[in-house]
Amino acid sequence: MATGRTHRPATRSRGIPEATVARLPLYLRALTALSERSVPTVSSEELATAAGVNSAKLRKDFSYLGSYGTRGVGYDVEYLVYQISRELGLTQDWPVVIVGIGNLGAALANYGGFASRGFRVAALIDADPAMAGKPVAGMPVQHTDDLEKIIEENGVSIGVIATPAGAAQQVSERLIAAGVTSILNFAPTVLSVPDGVDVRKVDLSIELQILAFHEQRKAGEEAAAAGTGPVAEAAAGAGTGTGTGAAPAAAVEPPAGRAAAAAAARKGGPEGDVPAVMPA
Amino acid sequence: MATGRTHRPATRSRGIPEATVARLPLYLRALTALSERSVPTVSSEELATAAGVNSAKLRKDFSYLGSYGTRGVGYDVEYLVYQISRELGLTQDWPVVIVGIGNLGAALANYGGFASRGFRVAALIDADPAMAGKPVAGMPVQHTDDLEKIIEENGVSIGVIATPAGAAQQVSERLIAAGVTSILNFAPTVLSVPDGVDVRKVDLSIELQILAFHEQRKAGEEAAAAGTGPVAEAAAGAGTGTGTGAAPAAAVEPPAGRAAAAAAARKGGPEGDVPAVMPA
DNA sequence: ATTTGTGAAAAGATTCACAGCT
DNA sequence: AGCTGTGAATCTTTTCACAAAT
Repeated sequence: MATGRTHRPATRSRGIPEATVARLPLYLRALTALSERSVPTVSSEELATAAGVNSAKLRKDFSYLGSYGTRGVGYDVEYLVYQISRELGLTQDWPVVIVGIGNLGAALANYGGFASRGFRVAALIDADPAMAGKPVAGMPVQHTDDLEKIIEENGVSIGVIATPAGAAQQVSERLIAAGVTSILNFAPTVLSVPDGVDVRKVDLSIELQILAFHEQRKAGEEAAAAGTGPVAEAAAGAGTGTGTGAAPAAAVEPPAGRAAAAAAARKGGPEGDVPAVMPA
Repeated sequence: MATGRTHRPATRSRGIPEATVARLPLYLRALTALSERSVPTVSSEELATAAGVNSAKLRKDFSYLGSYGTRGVGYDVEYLVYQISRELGLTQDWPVVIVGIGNLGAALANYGGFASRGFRVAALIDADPAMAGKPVAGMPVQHTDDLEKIIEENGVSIGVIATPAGAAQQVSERLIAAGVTSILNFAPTVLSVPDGVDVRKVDLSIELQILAFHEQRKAGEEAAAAGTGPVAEAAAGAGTGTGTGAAPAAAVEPPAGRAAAAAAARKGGPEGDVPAVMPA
C-alpha cells in the first residue's frame, strides 16, 4: 500500500465506505478497458476478475452506489463508467500542481495516467532557480516564489508534493494557505495539516519493506530452524500454512537472521551504540 | 491508498496482522529520525504523533511484536529500531531489480530511500536496446535479454516493475520464472501471478482519484443549495476555474442526489440517458 | 506519577448464501 | 436459467479503559 489516509476520520463520506472508494478507480480502469473494446455488458464475476477482486465484494461495493445492474444480465459498461466517474468526481476538471521537479516530479509530470482522467497538470513548481523556465513534459517549470499566485489563478485544490522530505511540510503549508485542500505526498515524511485538508501519501520504500517482511517469512517457512529470536511457529498453528508447492525457488538469503551484529552494522552511524539488551 | 495487496489472503503472517505490518515502516522511520537526534527513549504518545497514528494503535501494534517497552518510561529507541528492522527483515540485504527505466524507473533508481534501508538496486533492466549501457543513477542499464541471468546471479527475489502497462504481465512472468517471489508493480494493470508470489501495487492516478472523491464531497458540502439534478456538468461549467480560494465552487452532487438519480436512471432504460462519457 | 500492555467493546470490512428480479 | 442486490454471519481492525509495572 502506497497509500495512507491522514485526515477524514469520522465523516464517512456520503455513506460510501472508504474501502469501497479506494476500489472504485480499479473498477473504473477495468471498465474503461472493456469500453474500449466495445463490450456492452459485463457480469460481476467477469468485472471482478478483471479488477482483481472477488465478485461478492464488487457487488457489495456497487450496492453503495445504487442499483446499476440488471439481474440475469449484468452491468451496462458505458453506464457504469459514467456512474463511477461521476461518483469519483472525474466528470469535472481538476487542475493540479506538482511541487518539486526532481526525478520523481518529472516522472509524474510525464505520467499519462493523470491527464487521461479528469486531472490536468496546471503547473510545475520547483525551488531551484536554475530549473525555472526549463521545459519538463512540455511545460515550463515555475519558481516557488509564484506558488500562491499559480494556485489562485488556476483554482487549484489538489497539490502533489515531490520535494525532498525536509521541504515537504513547509510546501504543504504554503499550498494550504493558498487554497489547496487535498495533497498527494510523495515525500517520506508525515505532514501535519489542519482539519479539512486531506492528505494521502505514497512511500516507495514502505512498499518494499512490506514486501521484504513477507519475503522473509517465506524464506523462514522452509528453513524452520535458523531461529534467532521468537519464531513462535508452534503456537501460530502451522496448519494454515501456505504450504504451497510453489515455494520460492531462488535461494537468496545468504545469512538468515543474524542478530545484534547486524543491528550494530545497520545503525553504525556516528553515535550508533546499540544497547546489548536482548531478551526475547 | 496506493497500496493494495494481491496475494496472501489467508495466512496471516506469524500472527502479526497485515494492518500492523503496514505500519511498521512508519514507526521505523520515526524511530530512525529520533535515533539520529540521539534521543534515548520515547513514549508511545510521542512516537505515535511522529508517525502520524494514535498511541493506542501503536501500543497494540507493538504488543504483537513482544513487550519491548518499559512501563512508566517508554521505549528504548535503539532497541526498538533493531527489533522492528529485524521483524521486517531489514537486517539482511535485499537485492532488487528495476525493470523499465523510463522516467519513473529512473526516479526509483535514484531514490535514496531504498539504499538507506536493506535494499540494494542490483540491476536496471530495460527492453530498449538504445538504453543498454547508458548509465542511470551511476549504473549501466542492462537489456531485458539478460533478465534471467541477472536474477539468478544476484539471487534477486524482489522485482520492481516500472514498465508500460502492456509489458507488465509478461515481465512479471519472466521475473517469477527466474525466481522472483515478490513484485512491486507501478504499471497500471492487474498482474496475475501464481500462488506464493506477493504483489503490491502503487498506482499514482488511483491516489489522485481518491483525493478527487473527497475533494468533490467537500465542495458539495458547502454548496448544499443548488438543487441540480443528477447532472454533472463539470468541465462545461468552469473549465479551469474551480474558482479561487479554498472552496472550489464546482459542485457535482445534489444532496438528495443518489437515490433519485439512480431511480430516474433505471427508469430511463438500460442505456437511455447515458451522457457522453469521456473516454480515457 | 507515568506509561505500557492488553482484555473487551465497538466499528468496519469481507464473505456467505439466497431471495428476488429479468 | 442466470445474475444482481443484500441481510446475516464472520473476520479484521480500531478504540476504550484500566490493571500491572516501574
